[in-house]
Parts: sequence; structure tokens; C-alpha cells
Amino acid sequence: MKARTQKELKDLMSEALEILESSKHRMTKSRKALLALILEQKGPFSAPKLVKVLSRKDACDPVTIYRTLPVFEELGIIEKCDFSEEMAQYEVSLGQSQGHHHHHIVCGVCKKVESLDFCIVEGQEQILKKMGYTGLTHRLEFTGKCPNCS
Amino acid sequence: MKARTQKELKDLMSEALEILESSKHRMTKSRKALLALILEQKGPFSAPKLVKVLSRKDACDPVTIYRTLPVFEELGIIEKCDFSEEMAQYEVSLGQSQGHHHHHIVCGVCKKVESLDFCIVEGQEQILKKMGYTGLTHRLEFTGKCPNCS
DNA sequence: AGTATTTATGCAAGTCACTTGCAATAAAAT
DNA sequence: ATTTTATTGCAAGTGACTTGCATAAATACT
Repeated sequence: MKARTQKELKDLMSEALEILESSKHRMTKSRKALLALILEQKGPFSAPKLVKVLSRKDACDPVTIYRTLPVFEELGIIEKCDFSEEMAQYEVSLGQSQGHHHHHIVCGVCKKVESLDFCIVEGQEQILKKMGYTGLTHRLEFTGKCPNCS
Repeated sequence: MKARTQKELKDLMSEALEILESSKHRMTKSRKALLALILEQKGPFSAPKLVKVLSRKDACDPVTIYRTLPVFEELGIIEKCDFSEEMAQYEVSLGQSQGHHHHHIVCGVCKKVESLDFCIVEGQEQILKKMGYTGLTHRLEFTGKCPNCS
């Protein structure tokens, strides 16, 4: 994922502000800082990653970050993307990225994450439905060496 | 997965013993207990699950379990099955189960894990190969409500 | 069998991601 | 301006897992 332009950042930020306001949530200093950092992420991000940046700047406490991310998730500002490894990963779900079901491929060497825009798994869920399962979701992650590292 | 029969247990145990002996590894009391417990698991299992049983019996220290599982993994006795959630999960990779690529579905309610013996993802990896990726593997996990919980 | 060699174990302590309780603070609402 | 209520930060805790190190127990050696 490429960096967002200034305009995109501004738009996404006000989109997020609106969501916060129109729910019973408050827009605080910490949340502004967190939101700004989240929006400038080039790819998926984890809580510890945000913690490192924000507590260095003394912008907000780690606990606040861990408590705010689920709030943002609930409001649809970010969503968990489950190429799980050892910690929770999120990505922005505002703007054009909204609601777009996709998977990732992670390079085992440089750890770069690339989003794939195709998914052929959904068809497979039909089989599970026939088996009696309901409310199906899935998580698919590819790992390999990216062209650069191969 | 159904429970293994006495005979299967015996066979798998001696298969494991052989592997241990033919490498430079020692067969100790702790490892015997751990191995026995692992083989009688009906489905995937985690370190903490084994810890609970074995340290209650005073059969072996938690640390030993955490140190032994990677050894067993390296020897091909067990393998990680990555419907990751919050902790590492393993399953036996000896006997008929050997090398059989498959995925799981986890019931979000009762947490029951079922193994699926189909996989249509491998074809999708071709696309990634064309993109220049090498050494591809993938991890696919389904979540839903099982027939009982639906 | 008895001893040397080397692997494996157990304990204590530490790390890392994440959570919880609670009093203090700061946003909205009035 | 003051009340109301959401939010924050600190301290402490949890759970999975790791590391260092001295002791114990397997295998190898004589």
C-alpha cells in the first residue's frame, strides 16, 4: 500500500471525526494523535507499533491505545486483518478501502505485507454451509518470499 | 477427530520412539509422558493444555513442555496447525495423518475444531507464483457456528 | 559395572502482548 | 460555570512463552 496524499488524509480524518461525533464518543487529544498515526500507516499495523511511536512522543499512554483500538474497530474506522502471527493487526477501513474483502501475502524475509484483491475461498464456504455451519467467515494468509527476496 | 485405538497408540508411540532414538535425542520420563498425552489428544492441542494435565500429575515441568514441543516439531512428530487465535496449536503428524495438507473450521460458540480434508487454495498460489513469489505456503481458517450451535 | 560426557530438566526470573481497577481528568451537556 | 459522564494514566495483574544456570539423568566409553 502506498502512502496516502495530504487530501486523502484530511478526508479520512474528517470522516473519522464525524463517526466519533455521531456516536456517543468524545474526540480527545489522544484519539486525535492515534487517528493521525493510524491514517498515515502504509500497511497493516499492530498496537505495539503504535505504542512505540506515541509513547515516545508522550502523546498517549499504551493502555489508552489498547482501549481505543477496539472502539475504532467497533465504529468501523479500522478492522482486524487476521494474518495473525503473534499479535493483532489492523488496517484502516474508511474511504475506498471500505468493506473490501481481501487477503494478504507476507514475505517471510522482509516481512512486507501486500494486499491481494482476489478471493476464491468464498465458494468453498458453500460446502461448509451444506454441512450445517452458519455465520461463516474465514481468514487466509499466504507466506512466501517476495520477488525482491527470492 | 475420533480417539485413537490402543493399537494405533502403541504403533504411533513406537514410531515416535524410533525417531527420537535415531536422532541424537534422549527418551526421558518427561518425554514419554508428554508423548503419551499428545497421542491421546482427539484434535489439535496447545502447550497450556498439556501443561495443565502434566503439571497436575507432576509428570513434568511447564518449561520442559515448551522446550520439547519444538523438538517434536523438528522431528516431524507433531506440526503446528495455524488457526492461530491467541496461542500455538499443534497436531500429531505421524501415521496416516502424515503430510496431509488440510484446514480447520472452528466453532465460535463451542470452540470445537473440525478438520476439513479439502483445499482449493493451492490453485490460487499459482497467481502468486506468477507475481514472482516463491516458497509459498498458506494458512486458512474458517470460523462459524457449528450445526449444534446454530 | 563404573565413570565420563553430554543432553534434558526444573527453578527462578524475565519478556511481551494485552487487561483490569480505580482515582484523577477532561469533554460534552446543562 | 457547573454538572455529568466518557476517557485517561498509573499500578498491578494475567497468560503464553523464553532464558540462564546449576542439577539430574541418559547414553557413550573404558
